[in-house]
Amino acid sequence: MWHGVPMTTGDRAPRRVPKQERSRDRVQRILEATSRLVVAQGVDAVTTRSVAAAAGLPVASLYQYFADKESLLLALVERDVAEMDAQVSEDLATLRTLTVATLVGTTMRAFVKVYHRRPSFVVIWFRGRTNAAINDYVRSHNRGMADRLFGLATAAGMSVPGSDGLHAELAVEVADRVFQIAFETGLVGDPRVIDEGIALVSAYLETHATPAGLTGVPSPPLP
Amino acid sequence: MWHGVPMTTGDRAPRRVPKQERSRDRVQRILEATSRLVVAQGVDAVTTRSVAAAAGLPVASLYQYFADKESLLLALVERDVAEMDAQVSEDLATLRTLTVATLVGTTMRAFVKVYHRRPSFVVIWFRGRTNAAINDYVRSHNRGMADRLFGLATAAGMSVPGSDGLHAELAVEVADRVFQIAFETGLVGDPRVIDEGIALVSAYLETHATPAGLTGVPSPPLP
Amino acid sequence: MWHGVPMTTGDRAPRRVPKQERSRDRVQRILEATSRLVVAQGVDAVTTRSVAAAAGLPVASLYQYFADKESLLLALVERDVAEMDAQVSEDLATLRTLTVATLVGTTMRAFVKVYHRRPSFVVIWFRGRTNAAINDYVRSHNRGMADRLFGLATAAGMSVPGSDGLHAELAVEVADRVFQIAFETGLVGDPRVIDEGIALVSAYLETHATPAGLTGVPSPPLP
Amino acid sequence: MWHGVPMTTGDRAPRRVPKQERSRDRVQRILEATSRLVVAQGVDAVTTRSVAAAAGLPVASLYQYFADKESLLLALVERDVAEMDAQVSEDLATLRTLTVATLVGTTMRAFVKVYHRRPSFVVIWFRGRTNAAINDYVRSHNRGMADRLFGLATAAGMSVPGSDGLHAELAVEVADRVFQIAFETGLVGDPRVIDEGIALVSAYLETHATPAGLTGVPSPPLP
DNA sequence: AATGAATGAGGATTCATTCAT
DNA sequence: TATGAATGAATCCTCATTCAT
Repeated sequence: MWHGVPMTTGDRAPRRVPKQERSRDRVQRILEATSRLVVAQGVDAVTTRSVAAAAGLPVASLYQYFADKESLLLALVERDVAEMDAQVSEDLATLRTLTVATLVGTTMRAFVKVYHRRPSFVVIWFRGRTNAAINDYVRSHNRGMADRLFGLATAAGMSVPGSDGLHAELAVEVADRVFQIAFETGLVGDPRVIDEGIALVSAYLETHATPAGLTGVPSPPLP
Repeated sequence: MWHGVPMTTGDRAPRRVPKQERSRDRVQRILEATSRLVVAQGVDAVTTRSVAAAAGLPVASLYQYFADKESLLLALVERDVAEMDAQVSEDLATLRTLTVATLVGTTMRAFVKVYHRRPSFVVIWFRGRTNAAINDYVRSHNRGMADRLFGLATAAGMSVPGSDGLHAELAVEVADRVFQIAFETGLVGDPRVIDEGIALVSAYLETHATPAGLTGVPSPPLP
Repeated sequence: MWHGVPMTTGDRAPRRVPKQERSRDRVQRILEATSRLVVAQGVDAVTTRSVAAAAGLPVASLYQYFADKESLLLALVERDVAEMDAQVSEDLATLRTLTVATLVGTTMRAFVKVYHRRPSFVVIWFRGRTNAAINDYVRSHNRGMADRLFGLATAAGMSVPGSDGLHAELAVEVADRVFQIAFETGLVGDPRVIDEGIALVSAYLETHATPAGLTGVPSPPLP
Repeated sequence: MWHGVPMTTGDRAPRRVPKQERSRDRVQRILEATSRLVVAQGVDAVTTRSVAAAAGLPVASLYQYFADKESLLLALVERDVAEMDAQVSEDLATLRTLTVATLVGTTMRAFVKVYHRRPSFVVIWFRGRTNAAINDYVRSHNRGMADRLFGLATAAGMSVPGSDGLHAELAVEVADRVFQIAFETGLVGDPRVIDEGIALVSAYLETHATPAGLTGVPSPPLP
């Protein structure tokens, strides 16, 4: 578990840099050091020592902000995943017309954008599946994302009655695997794989779509 | 690398327990001990010590048969993967009529059969993606499997001209992810996920199929 | 590399056993345990385990103070070598008149004094030439010592113009070998060998000496 | 201890290649493999495995010819040392007039010749002082060499009465150290060091020489 | 809150040597 | 004589985590 910013005890003497600020800074420094390490040397290079060294902090201080090594990586992932949510929301908001294909394409490309901004996520998630906590977190987030998108599609009248959260969930997971393959060799992401992956997911979901889901419905205001 | 059974020179006099037999036995014992360990405690529990203990052998003896720890797990995976190939071939041979859907369904269900027989593969591959050698091996095997199936489909006139090895490869990888989700919680495999996964992969490949690929062609003799 | 005493921040409140003290103590304990081990059982008996056991410390604690096993032995050697330097300086300072013979004799006997005080050096250096780092260190120190003595002799007008640092270097190395032979059988050092070795080195250097180098010059103040 | 050529048991059937021959061959092969290994990768690379592999023999077969690893290296050294003896004898025999300087120079240069022919000796002896058996052997051989040369010089009337075997012994050891330095950086041997070393040893021994030892005596027939 | 110091718990691998055959 | 196979015995080192201060 990631502790968040530690509570500030009442300061006796006022200071220019309140503790809370300092804490946030240090957490940032740790996270960025970790991120650098991950991208440069892979997840295995992330040891408490290496992170502390890269962050210019004593090892023991890490434990002021993170319960253990697992939480440290998890915090990184959480940060990046939040960005993905934001990016997806932002990009979906620009759509005037919704089809299964645009929904899938827009969403998947939003993810790719964040992968580019956050290469450490790519390394941690697509190459370093070691950490159970991260696995649980992302998988559960995927489920959330699937639910949201499924809700959206249903609200827009794009899903046929028999449709199911499972379809959405599978779609999300399958998209994830496509990304894994696309980003296997580099931090750029093979565009052919990404394009074909979008086609793949669309093709699948279209088998559960209403005619309107194929031809398009006006985009509803997003939550 | 997995060493295989050490060579023996031809025995001059018959013996009750020929050397070659003994070697095979020990390799089996090691492999099975590893397998037990993996299923019971996860891939991380596989240490040279624990394997040796479980196999009732000195640690050093492990290195008679396996170059290093990595090779040990790899050997296990190779064995299981070979079984999958066999099962796929066997099951495909029973088909009288070939469609994209039967091809996909039969193949995927063949895999599931072996997952049931070989739970250690499930644990190693779906939960323990740590070992680079294994990753490379399975990924490359997946590519081979994709090529084979794609060749088969093409030969049977089921693939539309524009079709591509990439489609097949993506299909295989995506099926792999479906299995990962199906076997996430248990060694049985969630049948709903499997069924839906088969539908998913079929739906995708059918977008690249000829009409015959949808309606069926007589199954050609398999190689 | 030998880490040295870990840095401490200034203590605010006085303590009975300041951290710095504790560190020094432990380093001492490790060094002395190593030294004991070396003398009693030879360099090969120095394993991380044996040292830790002898020092009454966990193995991992060794690595707080020494980067690796090599550095541990090197630290011992460095300490002793520093003592040799000091002893040489001290003893040379007592000379009123300088000749090649007194320079050589005084210097070599200063070394012998330290060999007696530091038997572990004798064992490590004369019997256990295994460690590359130690070899490099002592060899380079020998060169430094040769340079210093050569500079001194030159400044005192004892070296003939054609003289060369190489002569001094060879003299030092040859003296080292003499000591090796003298201390081969015991930690006492065969006095006949030492005496004859002094004669040997003197005889050689006198071939490069000015008449004043043979008859004597007033000893200059030493640096 | 090195076993030498194993005794042949009476052959029942005559063979083209008598066992003894085979043995000699194999011993040679082992020795040469070792030698190659030593020169190419240093003494530490000599393991029973590596030697066996390089010689194309099973590890266990090594033990047919050598009691242990130590003896293997020792055998190599013994072979080379014998060559040095021969070379020294040969080169001394060419001298018409004997002086301390020619005796020393000729002898030391004879050694250098063999060092060039036998680089493995250089590596084993000058860089890999690890093996106690080798150390003892060479040291004792050095003593023998010293005695022989001293006897020769004495017989030729070159040594002053007070002279002593110790002088000769020290001279030999010191020469050995000179060679160690000369061959430290390469298998060629720094000629400046060698030349100066010859001067060094000569200068020392001349302090124990009769006038005839300086000016020359007719070379006696060598044993 | 901050941290220097300490450590328990392993982990992978190598090697020389010995038998049984 | 020859050797495939087996192994006992070590070795160095790393890491996440925890206290005492």
